[in-house]
Amino acid sequence: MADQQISKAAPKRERGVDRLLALLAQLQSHGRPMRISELANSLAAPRSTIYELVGALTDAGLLEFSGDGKQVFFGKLMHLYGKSYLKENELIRRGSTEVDRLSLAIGETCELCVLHHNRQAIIHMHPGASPQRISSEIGAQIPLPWTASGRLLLSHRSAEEIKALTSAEDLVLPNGRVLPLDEFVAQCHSASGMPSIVIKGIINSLTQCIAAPVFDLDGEVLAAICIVLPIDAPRSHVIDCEKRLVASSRKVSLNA
Amino acid sequence: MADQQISKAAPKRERGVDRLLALLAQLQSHGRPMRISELANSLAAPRSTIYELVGALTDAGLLEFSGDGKQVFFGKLMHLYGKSYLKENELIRRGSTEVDRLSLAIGETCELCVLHHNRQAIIHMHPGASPQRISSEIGAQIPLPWTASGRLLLSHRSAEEIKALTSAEDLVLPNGRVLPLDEFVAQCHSASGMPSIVIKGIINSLTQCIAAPVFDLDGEVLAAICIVLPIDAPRSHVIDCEKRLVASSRKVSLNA
DNA sequence: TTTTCCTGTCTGGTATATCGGACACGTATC
DNA sequence: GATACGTGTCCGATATACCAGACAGGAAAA
Repeated sequence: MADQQISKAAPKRERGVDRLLALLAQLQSHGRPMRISELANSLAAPRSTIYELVGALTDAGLLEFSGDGKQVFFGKLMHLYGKSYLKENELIRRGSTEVDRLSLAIGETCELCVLHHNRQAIIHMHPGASPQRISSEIGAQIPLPWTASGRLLLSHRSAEEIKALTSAEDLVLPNGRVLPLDEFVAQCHSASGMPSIVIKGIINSLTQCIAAPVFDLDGEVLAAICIVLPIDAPRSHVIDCEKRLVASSRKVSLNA
Repeated sequence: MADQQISKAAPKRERGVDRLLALLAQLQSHGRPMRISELANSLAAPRSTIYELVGALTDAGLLEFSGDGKQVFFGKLMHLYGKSYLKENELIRRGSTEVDRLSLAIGETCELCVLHHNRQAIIHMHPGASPQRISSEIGAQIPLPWTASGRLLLSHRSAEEIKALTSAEDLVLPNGRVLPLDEFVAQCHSASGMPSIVIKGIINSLTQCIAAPVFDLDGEVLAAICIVLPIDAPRSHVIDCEKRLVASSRKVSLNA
């Protein structure tokens, strides 16, 4: 990947901070403690620089000597900082603020949904700018087949699990139509891997719902963010909403 | 060599890496997301520098914008690195789960402590069943003379090492009393070899602390597990706690 | 033993990252 | 409206952090 002009002399001098970031990334991808010169080699960096840098980082506690005492790896301080991240950025907290931001940006009702028992629970909601509220209340428990979020929340589950989580009465949509169970399973699975999905007119005939998945570290769907729109919203607005929604859901997701 | 002429106009230009470390420490001690200029102020650093640095770190994912979108805090990458630390570090991982188990069994606050620089760092904590919390936060840095764990963590060190690790201000106990250095050294050494030790009323007058050492393969004290109890806990309960604590610390220790 | 390779520290020179300050813009206060 | 303050970006100057390379000590190979 590194094609450099050898003729061009190119005296490349890099920043300490950049070296630091590259060093941490290298440790992470290697997955195990490394020797200092091993690090310098794999980073194509001068040994003296890396020695200096590792010294500063071990003094601070971000790195630690481990293994035979000549290898370095992440240190206690990194763990503490990671814990702080979790403490502050629990999914719900981050999801909630992101929902607020998104809602204010596009002027529509946004919700953060998770699986709760065999229903979809709305954990957080921010109403849109429109005076007429078309949203559900926080804490509402909605049957999964009624919503876009429900399909996403089940998208990584097996057909058996989905069937176990879906009761017959939930398959009766608000308009009275009965959704066949197999069809619902197929819809869930086709939602897998999609950055967002749109469902029109199920929960009531006047609205459509765009939803995007929020992923766990393991790639499982932990939650969904959804936008509730009038069914006759201009196409350009819908596209804009969808774009922003996908960005938001990526931001909240825990996987890289 | 460390004291420079302050009168000499002192045009202080600091390294990016040092700024970075100070920035992370500031975020941690503040405990919540901070504005960028708030960071620059509290670090006494130029705004332009901090903007640049925060930009690099958010691009990398070590920091993340959160809250209202103009505040920064630790990011996903920090969490991943912290996880790598745990994965690599058997002791702390096993110690943490054991602390949880112990705390649930006896219903009291339990902590896993290690030496970090010249302080005691609480790496993991599980609160007790009592509604009133008497515990310290994770990541807290506590002077060694204040705790039972501190004495254990130093118990295998020489008098010289202990003195080097103990600053004068740390010898001032929370109640204002000054602990003589020699007395502290003696207490550390008398803790050596003990399966557990009890300290009453130092860190505050309402609690006592029982601590037990966790040993390295080499027989050095790597960490300590401690239980925080009300000072008026029934004697039988204290004895029960101590017995279970010693069993836990043996279980976590790496030596046979 | 000698040779070879690796490790860790140190130093001087120079490319450049940091810094101070200016600028434009947004937001509160009067 | 006017004034004051806070935010985010940009730019030139220079203090210095990074780099190359030398060096000494240790370990393994010959």
